[in-house]
Amino acid sequence: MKIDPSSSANLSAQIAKAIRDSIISGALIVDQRLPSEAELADQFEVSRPTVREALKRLAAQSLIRTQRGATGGAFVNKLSFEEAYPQQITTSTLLLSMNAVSFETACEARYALERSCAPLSAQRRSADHLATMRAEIHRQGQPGLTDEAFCASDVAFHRALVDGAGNPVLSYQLAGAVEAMQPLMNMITFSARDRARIIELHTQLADALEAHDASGADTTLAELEHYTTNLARSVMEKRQKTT
Amino acid sequence: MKIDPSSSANLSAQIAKAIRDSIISGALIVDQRLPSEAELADQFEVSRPTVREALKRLAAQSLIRTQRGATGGAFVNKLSFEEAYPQQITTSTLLLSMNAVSFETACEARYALERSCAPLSAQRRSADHLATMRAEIHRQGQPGLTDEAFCASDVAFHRALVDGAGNPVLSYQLAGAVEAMQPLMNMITFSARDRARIIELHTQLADALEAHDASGADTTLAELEHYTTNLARSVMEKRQKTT
DNA sequence: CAAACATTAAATGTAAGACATATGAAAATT
DNA sequence: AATTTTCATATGTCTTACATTTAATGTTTG
Repeated sequence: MKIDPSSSANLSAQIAKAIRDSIISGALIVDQRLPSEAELADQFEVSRPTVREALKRLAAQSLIRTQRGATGGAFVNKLSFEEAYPQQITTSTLLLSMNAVSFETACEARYALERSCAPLSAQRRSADHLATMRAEIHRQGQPGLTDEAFCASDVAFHRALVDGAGNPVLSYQLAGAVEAMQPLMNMITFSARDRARIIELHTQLADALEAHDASGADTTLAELEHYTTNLARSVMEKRQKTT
Repeated sequence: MKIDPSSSANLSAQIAKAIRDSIISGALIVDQRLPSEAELADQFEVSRPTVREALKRLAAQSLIRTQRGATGGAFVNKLSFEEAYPQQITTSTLLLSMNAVSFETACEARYALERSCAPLSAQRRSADHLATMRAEIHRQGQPGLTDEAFCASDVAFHRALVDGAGNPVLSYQLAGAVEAMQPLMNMITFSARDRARIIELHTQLADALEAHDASGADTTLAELEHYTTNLARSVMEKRQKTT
């Protein structure tokens, strides 16, 4: 069924790949139980620890789940959007921090993607999404809010906007782009005037979505992008002067 | 440094999480060597196989790489966009196939995202990107091309469009959306007339990008989405009739 | 007879020790 | 001085063993 070319090295990686390919190709279907570790060890002619290492690799990608006990074993996991979010966010975050992606580049990507959701969100947003956005706007206006909390609320606001499009695939893709920006955003200090302006734009955005006004939402998002980029630039410049 | 609450179970998952968090927080930086497996086993007070399972989990996410030999060990890996692509594509593909995402939903997401790249691509596309697109258009016109090869060329064409935006973050996000569509697209049979129309739109798209015409590219993409969706719908209906 | 309890078997989770193998660095040889 | 050999150290793998979880089975008891 799934053979293993007796090539060079890294048996556990090879075994993991063989099983992963079987899942992707559909040979192994959701909730199907894999053979026990001992059986897999026999099948691939390796030891049980090696099989276990392979299974852990797959578990790390949420491709399988394991259960202990009599009827336990490894089962093909139904990969849900909820499960995939954290991985997507972790990967995106590390990609940005490890590759020295500039704030401009990340910001441009984020707003480009978000603007692609705006027309759909203007059309389909539910009252729930609007309520979440209004609630976050309200929170952003609270006095004594830390910069980090302000950023977190900003993320929640924008995720509600994206979710309003009612397309899980879009929400999944956007989660990475929006959340991965947070560490970069956290480097910014938001003055009271900055916050007021951002809240103003957020309100404008929520109003546009409430009125099913796609082009208004798009325009506001463009302004928001412009404002955020300039804000980051001025913060960077100021920081460079002091050092 | 990285402690392990002596809670319930799944030691290897806990250890993996501890190390992963250290990488995300920046306590472990790129190319830094982790302690040897034996040292980690001492540190966490577990056995070496357990440590190894944890390391394999991290290796599966490309967070570390291992080297054998005297100066070997586990090193924090610099996660590159190139490395992240395949994982992103695998996850996106499985998400679509396991969650019964409709063709319409996937298609809508894909084109929404792609349209967000169009203005940037119209502005920045290099001669190289244009050449790739023209080459793929030419391939799509070859007689005797299988449906699968046509789809593969379609993917290559659209990836060139996306890459033309010159934003690696966008390219990364889009790779998942575009490539994950391929299994769905492969279910479609493209008649000669369909192909001709698609090639026509592709040409129009390349022309618009060459002329730095953002709105023209956007309009064409909208038409392409419309055409693809309708095509899929009619294929599905025809298939339902015969059964 | 039925419900509560104890037993058992099968599976994963963990541990310990051993050997194989790769690889760079130091030591020995030419 | 250049080359070869040796060696220490690390991961890769195997073997065996025991712990733990869990459901099914068997047993006892009201």
